[in-house]
Amino acid sequence: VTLRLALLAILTAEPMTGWDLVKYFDGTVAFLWRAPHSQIYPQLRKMEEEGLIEAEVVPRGEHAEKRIYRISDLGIAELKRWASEPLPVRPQRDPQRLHANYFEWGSFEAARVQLGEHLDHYTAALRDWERFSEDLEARRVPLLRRRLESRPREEHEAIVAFKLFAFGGEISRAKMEIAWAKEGLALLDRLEAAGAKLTGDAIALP
Amino acid sequence: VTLRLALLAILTAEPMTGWDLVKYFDGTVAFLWRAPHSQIYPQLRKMEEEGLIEAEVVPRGEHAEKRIYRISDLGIAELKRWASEPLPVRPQRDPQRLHANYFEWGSFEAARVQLGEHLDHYTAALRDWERFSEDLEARRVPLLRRRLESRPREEHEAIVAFKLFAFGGEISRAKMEIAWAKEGLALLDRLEAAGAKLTGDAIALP
DNA sequence: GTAGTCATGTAAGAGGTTACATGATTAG
DNA sequence: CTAATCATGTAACCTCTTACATGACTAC
Repeated sequence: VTLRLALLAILTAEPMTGWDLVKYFDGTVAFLWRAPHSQIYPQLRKMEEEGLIEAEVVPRGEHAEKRIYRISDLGIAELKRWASEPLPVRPQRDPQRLHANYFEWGSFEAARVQLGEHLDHYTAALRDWERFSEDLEARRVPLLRRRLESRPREEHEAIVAFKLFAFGGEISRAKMEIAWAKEGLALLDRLEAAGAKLTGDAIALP
Repeated sequence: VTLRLALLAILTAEPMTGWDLVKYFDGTVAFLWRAPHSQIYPQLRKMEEEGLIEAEVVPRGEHAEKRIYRISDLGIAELKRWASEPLPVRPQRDPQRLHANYFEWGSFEAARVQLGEHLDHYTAALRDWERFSEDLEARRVPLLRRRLESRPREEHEAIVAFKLFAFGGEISRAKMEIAWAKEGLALLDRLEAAGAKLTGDAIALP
């Protein structure tokens, strides 16, 4: 149910094609939600059938066509309904944490590689998120600008603040994961120096 | 692929029935991974077919039977392979963050309810995780005790340390989410006091 | 007897990943 | 002419959620 809401929310800024939406889900929006085109195109068709969005078929060159989607009143109502209803907090599954829980079945080296990648991933993510947050704050993000243009000025502050708040959560998350990975690497050094043995090292792999 | 590994890992402590595994995934293991019985029973059958586990059919009373699963050598090899290979870090999807990103489509009240639930959820989770971490550290957890009994003493420190490390990550996560929710509640107060308007408030719901 | 626990399934459907597939348009 | 970009799909497969379904055993 979340993908459709993200699609509706983006379409509130301006009408666009599936391709444009795919790009957003591969670019800026990807910081919060990502989806491949194989998920987006069928979803758009479904939402069109349900009347949440309306497509305008426009010729593209001489032989091709494209469909420009616009959010309908029903779509706006749906978006508001979703925003007004509490979203149940579901416990998250985290494969990385489970992996760490069972590091003893691997080797110190494997655990180090894993945590190294964890560190790299969140370090890069933190950089991207922080940069994007700055762009948001300076209102340099095209999608945001178009959204703001369509809304009265007294709404602007809240719109920007909520986005900064949401991204701030991801930034905190990234910082937390970086600290966790570093702590893990230190733990590995300590254990190895103390001569600890691992289950996975004890028996050779076939 | 992760559920099967969690199942294998639990079975390294001792052989048990699907029911026992269901209970673990509804109890202690649920802190890191949860799964309903409708997922566990078919998965066990599949793993049995693949030779990762072996079932012993045991009579239960006069008319009933139960299947006690034991991890096989192939299963142990699979568990080690998984622990040794780096697990790709996938970007997480977070519906809560996306929801917060679009708070302007709802009302201050709806956002407050949402963040209140977020706060409650992670406050409770933090309490549970911290309690469980203490139990782990004191080696009061039955499953851990049985695991340790089957392994030489020089492995014990690392086994316990990795589990504490993994749960420590979840504890950090919970603290971060608590701080985020509180920050959000403060933001809502500030915006409302400043007289900010929301898109969702502007137009009445049908 | 009855409530709680032990025990094991099936099925429909949503959501997500990866791969397969195609072709037009545009800028160099 | 050729590469990049624009544009739109389908299909197989896996995971997860929710609901439906059944029944034996045990302690009171």
